[in-house]
Amino acid sequence: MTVVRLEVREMRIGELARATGTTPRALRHYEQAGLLPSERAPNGYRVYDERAVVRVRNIRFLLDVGLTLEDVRVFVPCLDGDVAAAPPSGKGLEVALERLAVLDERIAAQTAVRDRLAEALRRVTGGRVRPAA
Amino acid sequence: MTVVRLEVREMRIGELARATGTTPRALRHYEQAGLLPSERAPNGYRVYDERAVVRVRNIRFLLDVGLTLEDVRVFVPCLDGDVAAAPPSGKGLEVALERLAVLDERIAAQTAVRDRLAEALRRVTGGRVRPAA
DNA sequence: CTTGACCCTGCCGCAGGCGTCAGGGTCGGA
DNA sequence: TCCGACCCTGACGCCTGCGGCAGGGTCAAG
Repeated sequence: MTVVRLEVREMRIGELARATGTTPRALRHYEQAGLLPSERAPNGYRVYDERAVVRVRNIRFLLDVGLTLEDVRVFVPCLDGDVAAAPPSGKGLEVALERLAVLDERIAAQTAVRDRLAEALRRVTGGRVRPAA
Repeated sequence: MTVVRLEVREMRIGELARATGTTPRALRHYEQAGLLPSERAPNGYRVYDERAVVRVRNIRFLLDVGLTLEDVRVFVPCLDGDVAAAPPSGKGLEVALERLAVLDERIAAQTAVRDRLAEALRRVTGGRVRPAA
């Protein structure tokens, strides 16, 4: 059996960070969160192939969308594909919906607080306060 | 000159906490934040008179309204009155408005995130997701 | 040999408002 | 005298996603 090994561009953490618009620190953080495995060079340096770029972009996409690292964990098995356009993966959907609910809840709570403050202001100023631009 | 000293109901931290629906821990926290001064009994126990009840309620009111302990600090000089219906005290108004802006900003940011997640969900599910109740 | 650019691990800091021990006094009542 | 209810002062924990620093290797170029 011959092992076919395609030439893949390998890179170290700094380059991966630049390629994905993050920082080495963040990438290490993703790794210890179990989201971004890494090979190690003999000298201990982390070595990634270009699939890592996709992974990281997916991770960032999910984070930017409001998920937490914890949430992202359930997406691990499909982080190498196009997560943003992936077919509903049951578990993933579930988590996302749950997170959406959490976000809505949080927003509602803060909005309620905001409204109370606005209302309090209206009272003490006799309505002379223009609504925050 | 005779000093007129009215009989005022004094109480210790536990009672004040119960009277205001908080906890001793919270009250100590307010104290170290410079919001709630206290007399001390010879044995070191904190002693409050009933004005403290008003103060604490005012503090809680402001906190519930979305201000931070830091914010509340500017209200210190008028915490013994009816803060909720007090005349605009310049500084207080300023802080409140600023805080309102911060809240609005935060809400807007989170709403944006929420919308992105909702949008992402819509895409992967082909619009088959009902909006979160 | 030295410099400089990278890399490593480990750990504190942050923002907020307390919760929750830990370890130890203070008192009144049975 | 001992219990139990309260009180005290620290000081760490929480929750999240890293930032940033300390202290120390690695390696290629000059």
